Amino acid sequence: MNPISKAEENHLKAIFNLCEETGKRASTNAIAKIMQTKAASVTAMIIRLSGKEIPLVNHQKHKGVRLTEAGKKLATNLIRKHRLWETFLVEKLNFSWDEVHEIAEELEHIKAEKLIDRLDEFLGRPKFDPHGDPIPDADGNFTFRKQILLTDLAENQAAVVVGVLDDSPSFLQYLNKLKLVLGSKVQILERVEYDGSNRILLNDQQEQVLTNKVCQNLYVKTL
Amino acid sequence: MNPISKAEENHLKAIFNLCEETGKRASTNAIAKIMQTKAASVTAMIIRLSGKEIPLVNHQKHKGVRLTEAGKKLATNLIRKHRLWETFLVEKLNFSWDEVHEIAEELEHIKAEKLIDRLDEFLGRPKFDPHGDPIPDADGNFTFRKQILLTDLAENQAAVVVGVLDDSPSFLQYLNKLKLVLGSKVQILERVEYDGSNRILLNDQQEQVLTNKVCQNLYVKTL
DNA sequence: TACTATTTTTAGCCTAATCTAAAAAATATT
DNA sequence: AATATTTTTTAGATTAGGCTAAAAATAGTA
Ligand SMILES: [Mn+2]
Ligand SMILES: [Mn+2]
Ligand SMILES: [Mn+2]
Ligand SMILES: [Mn+2]
Repeated sequence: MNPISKAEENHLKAIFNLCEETGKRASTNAIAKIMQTKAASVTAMIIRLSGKEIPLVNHQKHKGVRLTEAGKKLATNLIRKHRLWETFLVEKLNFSWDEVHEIAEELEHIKAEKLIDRLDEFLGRPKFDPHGDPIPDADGNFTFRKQILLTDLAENQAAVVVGVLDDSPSFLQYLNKLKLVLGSKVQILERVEYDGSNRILLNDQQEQVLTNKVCQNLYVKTL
Repeated sequence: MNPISKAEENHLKAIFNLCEETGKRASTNAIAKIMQTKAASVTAMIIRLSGKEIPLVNHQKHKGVRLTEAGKKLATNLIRKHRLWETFLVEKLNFSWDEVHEIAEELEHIKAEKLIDRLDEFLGRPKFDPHGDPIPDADGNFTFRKQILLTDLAENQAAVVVGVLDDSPSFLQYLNKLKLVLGSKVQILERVEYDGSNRILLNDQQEQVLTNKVCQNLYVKTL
């Protein structure tokens, strides 16, 4: 069959992410939710993807789906493209980290390996995107980093914000208001029993209160 | 109806270019040739484009098609995007002018006005693309330039290459070999009766022979 | 002008990607 | 274990954007 379509690519990415998160086969419903389509449509797509000369997914009726090696390769490359474009938009075109996801969602589907190679080079072969997510290299290898959620940081232990778990615009815009960015230094002064909130020290200067929900979505690296 | 599709955009661009060139309504066959489809498919597309709430083309059965104001606006914006992306690829990612058309053909369909504004700014609001074609501004205004074909340059009159009429990779690659680029200084030393070839002086240094076909596809500006 | 050749449109099909509604399978709950 | 609920698949329909073949309109020529 023909070159892989945008819809096919987006399904592969959804399946990749689901399997990474859960460690299990991805369910039809879960995929449909991400794709904003219906389960029946996902079933149809899965049948197409598994019916290629080189199958991209492995499907067992009623038992979910996982990517084949070929599917993983494609999904990883798509993620690479997505994150490189996001980096370009923030680093070169001065977009804010909350604006780039949607645009990169389109740019990632441009098919030109040379373009991505050159873009990577132009950006200085970045290892992480504007949300702190690792950018796989051309061979599909991700850089791993010792990071924990802010909820798991010991009291009074100094750390630096290195990423976000939730990268929705609303969360990112809220972080903008809090002046919390990648690279911000944080330290938990006190975990308040009463409402589960956290008094933190930001950049060694400013005391601030973060709800537990915020802390659950911030990755930090201890110093 | 929904946001304009890639296929619709490409048809608008084809119609725009045909009408600009010929000054007449575009024929179904001519459009099909550019789109690499069949006349019947073009007729179907034209019916769709003229049937929008705001029609994008004006169609008279058997008498060809032309763009409405709304269609012209869209086509011009598409050309703007195409040429800005080409400029980006050459200026920032070090692509050669013969490699960029195909990639820009895809990038031009990314829908994000802010992206194009920012890209334009990042590139320094260029007025011409790597092939010397004018880049319309955000309002759709093209910069005009007094240029003539090298065939029409007077003998011994000094001029600078400012653009190409044919921007096919094969012609551009041939120009690469001849070391003829935008900005090259040229002067016709002699038009040879015998075979219609042209002895030229390149950059005040080097004598070279160009066929008439090459001269017919080079735009120059006199000094 | 009448006939021929070319161009355009119409009619009917096809595939990709979606949908809804119903059937079937798997899972959960008495 | 039997029944109820949820999930997945199947069946059938739709829309965009292509195709081929045939019909209709226009243009060219004798
Ligand atoms: Mn996408
Ligand atoms: Mn990201
Ligand atoms: Mn295009
Ligand atoms: Mn160009």
